[in-house]
Amino acid sequence: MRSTASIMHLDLDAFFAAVEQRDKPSLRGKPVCVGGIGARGVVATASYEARRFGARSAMPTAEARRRCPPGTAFLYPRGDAYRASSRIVMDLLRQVSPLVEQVSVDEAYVDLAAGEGLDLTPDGVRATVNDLLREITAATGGLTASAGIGTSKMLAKIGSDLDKPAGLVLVPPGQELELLAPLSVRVVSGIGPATEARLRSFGVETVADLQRMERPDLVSIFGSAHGGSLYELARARDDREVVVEREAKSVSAEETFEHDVVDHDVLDAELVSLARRTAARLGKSAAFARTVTIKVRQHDFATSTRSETLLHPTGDAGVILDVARRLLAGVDVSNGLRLLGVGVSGLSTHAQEQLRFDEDHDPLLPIGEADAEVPATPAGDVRRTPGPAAYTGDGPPDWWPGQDVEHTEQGTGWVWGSGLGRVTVRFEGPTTGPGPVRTFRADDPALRKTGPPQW
DNA sequence: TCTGGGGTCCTAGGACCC
DNA sequence: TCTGGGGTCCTAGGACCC
Repeated sequence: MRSTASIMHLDLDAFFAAVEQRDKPSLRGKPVCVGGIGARGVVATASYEARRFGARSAMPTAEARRRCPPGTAFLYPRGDAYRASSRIVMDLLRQVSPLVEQVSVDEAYVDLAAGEGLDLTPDGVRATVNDLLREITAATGGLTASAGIGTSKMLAKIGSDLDKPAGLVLVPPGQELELLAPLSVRVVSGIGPATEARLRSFGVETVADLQRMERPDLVSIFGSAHGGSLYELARARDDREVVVEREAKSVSAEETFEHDVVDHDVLDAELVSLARRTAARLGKSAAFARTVTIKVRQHDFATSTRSETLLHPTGDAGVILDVARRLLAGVDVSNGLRLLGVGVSGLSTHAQEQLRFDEDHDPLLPIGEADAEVPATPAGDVRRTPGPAAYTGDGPPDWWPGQDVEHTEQGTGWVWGSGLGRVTVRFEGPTTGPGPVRTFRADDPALRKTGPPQW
């Protein structure tokens, strides 16, 4: 904790849904849920209008559909569009201070004390951040962000949540405990549902209650790391620094099936795809991994992992696949799997390239094994990625709700829905008014996918 | 038609080594 | 020949975060 309120936390408001409403004028002011749209999907972001009906992040989409009125848009995420806006925002943050820690696509901490020539008095900081919020809105075509400023990450984060959307809360030095005391323990970083329930069984519900717990008691209940940090954070003692970049520790890919899968061939095909995706992302960061982990979730949601550590790091999809197959062979899949995942950890960077070279020429390995080719995905099944394809079920499955498209005569628009060999498109963009709706055959050659629109 | 996907950190037990 | 203790690695699981 520092003596000036110089750590900012910035959070884009209902980010995914806000981008959709920006790019799809007919959705402005309407309930919108973005996330998985299949039977087993969950909501990633609900617009404020959808929240009024009770839709929330992490809620099963089926539940959100029950709660929201007819006409609510349920859209599959457009990652590229979100990343493009995110990049603009993060660049603006870096113009304020070089010390920017991006937590996720829509969230970051900024150490304002590292900014060039910033006035760090409360009034000065407020003015700086107000300007920043306005710039973000202007540069992103209307997205809003909320900011919290405080003497630590925790206080900044709590502040950014107090006046959403488009809010700015500065917690002045010295007022931290007063602010924290009446709040639910859930505001403390590291307290989730399990810890909250555990604390409640001790009669602890607010931060003030938590402050009355002795450190040794917290440590004996929650372990030394967690217990100790609860004790400190309850007292607003938080010395976590803003760090620009952390090295990735693991990479993984997983897939929840629309229906539980028993068929070994289908599971194997999925394993191939997951191993490839994992290896591809590993390669992108020029990294190699020693430990391969598979994750399985049974029909009853029981989840387990199996892992194996190799002698040498690998970046080879074939090697990862071999290990994953071995691990899966030791798992009972007879009742059907709901989810399958492949991950790698124990990462080393390109500095270790020599090791990989050695591994590829390990004389103890049978010839060809180290260079095993990834077999081609069996034909037939498996076009489960990305998810929504399986959702529509019939016809060419390539159209998913929210997707950007272009029609040779009608211009650009987005997919409202599809099925029964048809696709319904609304022709509008960020700079148009609400546009007309047209329905086409799903295989209409005049219709094609495009990238996110510019605004 | 309950419960995504991508991560991080911590704990605990057993193996193994000194 | 009843019996230590520390350190590290590996595996598995759990809580938490966005």
